[in-house]
Amino acid sequence: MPELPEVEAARRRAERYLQGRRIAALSAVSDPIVFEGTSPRRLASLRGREIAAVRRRGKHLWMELDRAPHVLFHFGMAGGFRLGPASEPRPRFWKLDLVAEGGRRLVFTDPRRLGRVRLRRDPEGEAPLAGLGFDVLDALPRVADLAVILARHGAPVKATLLDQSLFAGVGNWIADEVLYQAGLDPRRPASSLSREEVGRLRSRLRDIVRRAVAVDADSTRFPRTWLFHRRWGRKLGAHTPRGEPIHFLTVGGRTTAWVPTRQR
DNA sequence: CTCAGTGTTCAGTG
DNA sequence: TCACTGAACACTGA
Repeated sequence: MPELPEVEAARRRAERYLQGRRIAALSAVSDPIVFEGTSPRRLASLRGREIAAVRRRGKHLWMELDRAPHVLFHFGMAGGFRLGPASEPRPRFWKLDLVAEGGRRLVFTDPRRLGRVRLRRDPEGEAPLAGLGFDVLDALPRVADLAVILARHGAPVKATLLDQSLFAGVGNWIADEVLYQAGLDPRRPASSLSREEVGRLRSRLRDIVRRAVAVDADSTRFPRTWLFHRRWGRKLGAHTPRGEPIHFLTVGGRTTAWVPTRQR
């Protein structure tokens, strides 16, 4: 479930639970794909480090320790954190199990193995974070700057929104929600948007991300008017609250839900 | 059994 | 070289 709001919610929970505590034990399964460039042994050696903070940029999140290296996570399509007492059994699909002082535990799970765990000395100065664009929650550009950026891209605006080297943190449902609320056809070249349309896109994006974060990414608390609630499962005959039909197509290689009668 | 999937990367194309 | 597209990755659940 990991787009920016889900990752930010995980960051806040993890930080509240673990900030200022030392790592008492750190185990990991042997998985060279998920643990890119590191090993269970190397991770175990982080015992004794203090978790100073938990930070995020785009969909990446990292534990900032009292000294390098720091532990960087990407949730992929299905990864996430489980927090709870160390006395409980490890959950299914666990990859990394961190026990902190006081018996507090964080488990990283990932059924699909598209998530990643990496060690970095300077997370923001190295790949993959260094290649990210602006964070859409913390650093959304002004309309004028956004217009300049979009004018340079001839790809469909949906694909451009998904480009992490531009809009860091946007994923498939956020992109569709923004275009739906802004009334824009997802296939439109990004460079074809008028200044007024860029303004709508920006304000919808800002509002959607803020509201999703404000409810800790709990989708049951997203506004009822959002397309989000009606897009899953490609239901035949799916429609908006106003009765407008929802269509599905592939744009930028991803399933795209949109409402032709509202999006031009 | 088949297929889609809230993501990223890389080879291939123009 | 750049911009863009589509397949691959890996695995679950419908």
